[in-house]
Amino acid sequence: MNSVSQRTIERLSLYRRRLMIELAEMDYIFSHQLAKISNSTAAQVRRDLMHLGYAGVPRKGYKIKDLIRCISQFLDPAKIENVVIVGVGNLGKALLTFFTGRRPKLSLVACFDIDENKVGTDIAGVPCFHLNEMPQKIKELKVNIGVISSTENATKAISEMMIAAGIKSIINFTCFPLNIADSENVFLEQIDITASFEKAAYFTKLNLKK
Amino acid sequence: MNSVSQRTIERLSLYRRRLMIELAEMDYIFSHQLAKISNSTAAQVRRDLMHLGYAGVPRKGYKIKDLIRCISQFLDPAKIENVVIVGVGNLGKALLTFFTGRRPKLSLVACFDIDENKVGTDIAGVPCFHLNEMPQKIKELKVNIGVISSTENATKAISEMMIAAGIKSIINFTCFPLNIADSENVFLEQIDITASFEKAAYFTKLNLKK
DNA sequence: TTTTATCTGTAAATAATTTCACAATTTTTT
DNA sequence: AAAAAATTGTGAAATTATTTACAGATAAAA
Repeated sequence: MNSVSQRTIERLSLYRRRLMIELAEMDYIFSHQLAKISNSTAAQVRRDLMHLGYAGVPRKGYKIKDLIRCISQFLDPAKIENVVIVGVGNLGKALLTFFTGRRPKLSLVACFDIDENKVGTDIAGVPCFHLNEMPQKIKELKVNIGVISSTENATKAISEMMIAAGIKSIINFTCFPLNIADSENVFLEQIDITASFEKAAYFTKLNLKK
Repeated sequence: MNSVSQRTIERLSLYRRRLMIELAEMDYIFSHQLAKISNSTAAQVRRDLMHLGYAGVPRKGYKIKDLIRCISQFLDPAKIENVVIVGVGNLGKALLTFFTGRRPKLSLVACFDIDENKVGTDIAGVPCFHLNEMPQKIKELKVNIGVISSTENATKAISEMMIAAGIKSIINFTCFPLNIADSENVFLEQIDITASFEKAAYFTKLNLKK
């Protein structure tokens, strides 16, 4: 099976969320309608949906309920994936709060920090442990996905701990750019907030020139 | 002058940060070294740097100090850009804390919320006003860049307020996908955390199959 | 029923991005 | 000085992503 591009996966994730909203309004949706509410084009939507093996009906569109089910089957893990998050400052708390209960197949099971005031408490309903306990917890709870929302200078060490403990995916919210060898076979998602701000500044400059 | 792609801008932002770290260690850097620490390739680095009109020296590389200056001149606004942020929950606070003083040419001058307990206080040193005051403040402080870190259902209304008030760039951290007409000429950066998580879940599934 | 209108799925074309490959250049070595 | 070694800048090729275009399918209208 050919792998599907990251872009397509991102769009499928977005389509599903838009479809869940539209479901309240109607039963069927056309590719051009889905495109409109997803900042995309009809052709792009149809191309993306091709990967699902779910066929729409000409002149009628896609049955929203079935399409959601199909995207879910394609995207979601078969069993619930446990997720941990390291660094419970404001950003970590935001992610904990935001994410809890949002995706049924992703379960935030533990968070870690080195602040003794946080260790031992529940944060947004998730138990907080000392960073030292992370490797053990990752193995114990069979965690495949780790989120880093620590300070920048701790990022590298945390990622190494995670990989050594057997993590399969890392989502890094710090601006420290991780560099993971391909041989490790770990999926890495960098969310580079600094770059986003600097990009906005650059294109603002460009826009103002016009 | 041909416009430079968003990807290139993101990488230039990253190069600059890596270079600032390397500056402490050495004076010159080769394209393959910069590539290594930026998750890129030597050819890609050289292509990106072409846009700057700054030439490296064969067998010696790029003078880090000059390269940083060049990237800055290219990326940064000529004058300080004022930035505002709407929604001061955990995420908003994280952004305020994270960003304050980090980029000298970007200044977070105000934040907005509807929570009366926050309005009137300073958060991470930034004054918080009621959302109602946003349009006036944007005009008054000549703000071009707006950040949305509100709840999802408020996103659309906030973006419309921002655009009406004359904002040129919006960075949207909520998972509500904004749709801005091209004619508005507003740069939009969506940071879709849900998609990032779902992508990680998908590629984890893929990795485990292998 | 038959016709008409319009939407899907996908092959082909186009556009964007990345990588390759190498002449030109500069430093280092002899 | 001359030769050798290594790196840059960039045209060309390769790859990846998006858009176009249209045959085939289906629902709605006549």
